[in-house]
Amino acid sequence: MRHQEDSTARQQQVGTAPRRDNARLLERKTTLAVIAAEAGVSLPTVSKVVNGRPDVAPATRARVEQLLDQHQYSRNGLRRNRRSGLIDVVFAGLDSPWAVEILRGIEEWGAQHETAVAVSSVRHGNARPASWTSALASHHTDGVILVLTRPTETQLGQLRSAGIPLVVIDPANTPPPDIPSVGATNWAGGLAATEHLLSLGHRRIAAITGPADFLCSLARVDGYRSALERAGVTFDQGLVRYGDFQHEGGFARAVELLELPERPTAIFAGSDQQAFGVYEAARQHGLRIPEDLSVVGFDELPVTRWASPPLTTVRQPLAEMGSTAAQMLGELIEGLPLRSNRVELSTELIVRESTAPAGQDRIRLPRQSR
Amino acid sequence: MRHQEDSTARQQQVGTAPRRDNARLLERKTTLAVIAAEAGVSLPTVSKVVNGRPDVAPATRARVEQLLDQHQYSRNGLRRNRRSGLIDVVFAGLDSPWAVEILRGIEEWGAQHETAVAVSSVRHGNARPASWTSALASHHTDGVILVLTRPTETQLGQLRSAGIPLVVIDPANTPPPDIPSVGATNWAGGLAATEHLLSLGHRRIAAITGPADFLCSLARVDGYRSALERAGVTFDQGLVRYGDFQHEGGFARAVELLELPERPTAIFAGSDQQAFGVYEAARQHGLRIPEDLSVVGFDELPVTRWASPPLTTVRQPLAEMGSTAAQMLGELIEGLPLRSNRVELSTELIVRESTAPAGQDRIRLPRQSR
DNA sequence: CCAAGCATTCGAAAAGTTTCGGGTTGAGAG
DNA sequence: CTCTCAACCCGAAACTTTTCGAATGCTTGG
Repeated sequence: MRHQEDSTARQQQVGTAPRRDNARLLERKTTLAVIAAEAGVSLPTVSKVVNGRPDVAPATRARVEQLLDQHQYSRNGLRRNRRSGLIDVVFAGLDSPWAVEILRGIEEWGAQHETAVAVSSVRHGNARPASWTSALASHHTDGVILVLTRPTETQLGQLRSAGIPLVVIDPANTPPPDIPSVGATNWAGGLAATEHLLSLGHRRIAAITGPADFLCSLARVDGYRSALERAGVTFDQGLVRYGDFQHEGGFARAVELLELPERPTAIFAGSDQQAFGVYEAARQHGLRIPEDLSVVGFDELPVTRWASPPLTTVRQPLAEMGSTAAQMLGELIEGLPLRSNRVELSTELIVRESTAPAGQDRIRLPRQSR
Repeated sequence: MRHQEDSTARQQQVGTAPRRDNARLLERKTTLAVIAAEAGVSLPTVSKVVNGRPDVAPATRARVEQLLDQHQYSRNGLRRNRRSGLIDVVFAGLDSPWAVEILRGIEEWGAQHETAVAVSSVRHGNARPASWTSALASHHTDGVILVLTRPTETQLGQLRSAGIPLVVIDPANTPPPDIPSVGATNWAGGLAATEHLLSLGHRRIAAITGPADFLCSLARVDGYRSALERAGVTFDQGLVRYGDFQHEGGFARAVELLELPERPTAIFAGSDQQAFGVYEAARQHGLRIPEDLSVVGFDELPVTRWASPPLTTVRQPLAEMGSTAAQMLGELIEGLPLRSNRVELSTELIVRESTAPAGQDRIRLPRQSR
């Protein structure tokens, strides 16, 4: 109501506004206009480059981008604090049930916080080397969760410069210390699994784990090793095999182990998938589980319950790891400080029927209903 | 380069452009300025209302919104045909490996087409009754793939009115005929599985399948029934059980069947998960697979290969179903017409070791290496 | 009752985005 | 060699969004 009358008259008197040619303003913030002047193009053209529009000649685009870079233009004066309500999860391959458990946790958090969760997976023979970061930026994600991937320094830099918060789950290599990460107590898990086997009387215990350059692989093996040493059992490097976390790798490594002159009486596998590979190798060698060979897995995938025999395994709270990571990412997006940059959720040994006392050809008890 | 020199000189000669005060233009499109004038507020205020900014008085907001409504303002002259490069996949629960296979197919298509894939799942005791549609709209998705869900008429209406394309995978209930859907040849799969069992000499064959009101459940049972009738075996309704597609349901139904006075010698399960429930029930009843009981599953999840014994199952091309649905959705988003509104991908029987000839206590052959 | 403090609401100006039409270019036809 | 034509690029103008400071009104303590 108030301004009704003057609203039409207002328009005119604006032409008198002075040009803002003063240097003070220029040095304070970089606008598209400044870039445009330097690049010798019009302002709209710069806008198009910023927004990735197609109708800009490559040469022009390059020139403008370079200037944009020089001036560190980042639409700083504008459009900050806009939430799109979308976070991205990037897996190193979506092929494992393991990944899905984590995704479940993240999705649950997303549903509770009105946030959509976009999934993507980087292939091993990565077709588009570093472009997933730009792909993320293109649908202006609020934040990224990386799962078991090995981001390069440049990729991290791209995210940082785009101002996209990042949380990592089970980082493959040692992450820069400033990157928040979520994991499980892998070392304690390896320790618990091995102590369980030791308490059953096993002394010749082998371990199969993931790639040797994955932190979680190493931690699990170290736990295994510590348990052995604490029990006074000599650690034998020949009984430790590295593979992938997949079924096939577990099978292949298990075959090697079972064909050793003095074969192990128990195998600690670095993942449930590998453990099932061990199952298969055992079957092919005519070994019964657990009578002839005890097996412990890692992860506690749903299938472990209805394997035969049900698998003794180390539970990782995968869904919880996912929701924890999402929670942390949420706080980062809000601009809140993180209480801790590294969260480790605890593992737990679940004893089922794939482990038995060593050395005695025990009769398998009839299974009772659950 | 080209325009560099003249770019400064050019500015001047444009001032001669006539004001567009003519009525023709005004009646063509409604701009914020028009609304602002009518509402007696400034243009920025209208913009704020449109964008839901907080700093607008409720009364002002209401007045502007009413005018916006009257003029049917919908940033029509602008920002149409903008792809966000994001599609949504909605699952009825993310708990099954089944869902993940489909997701893999969709994600693969997304990666190839520079499209992000957001996942969400509607819970059974749905906390937010109909709101997922509005949640989708809020992050302006390009399109939606529904997997095994039972969308209500209102939800479909919401999507339609928001102009969001939709493709359905394995619709639970019969979908409106105008909604494109992707499925598998469930009937043929049921037929093939049952014929396989018949050819092994089984005559007392039970079936466990999903919920009775799911189309794919019915189709599989119908295939089973047709196979029986073609073979001259009487169809016995008492041997058909409906459950969910989960492990627990398969277990419970299998227990019922195995405790029948005259127990079946073979069970056709509606999903691999159910089949593993049957495995467990068989174990508890002291029945060996396949010697005492043959089992056929449905889906061909990765785990079927390394179950013991490896499961004979009907392969559904799940990943391909996912990518096909995504492909169709992509065409819909492009505005292209669909070649076919209903696509059924073919199933295939995979014979492994969970099925054996009926009635003879066959010695289990030593398994050879693969 | 008044002044200070605070929150709300608004708009001018600045910044950014999109449309639309015109200029340039190069390929192919005549 | 010239003409046509379509594709490509670009910028002016139109449009929208954001910032920031000013005006208003309410509350509160003195």
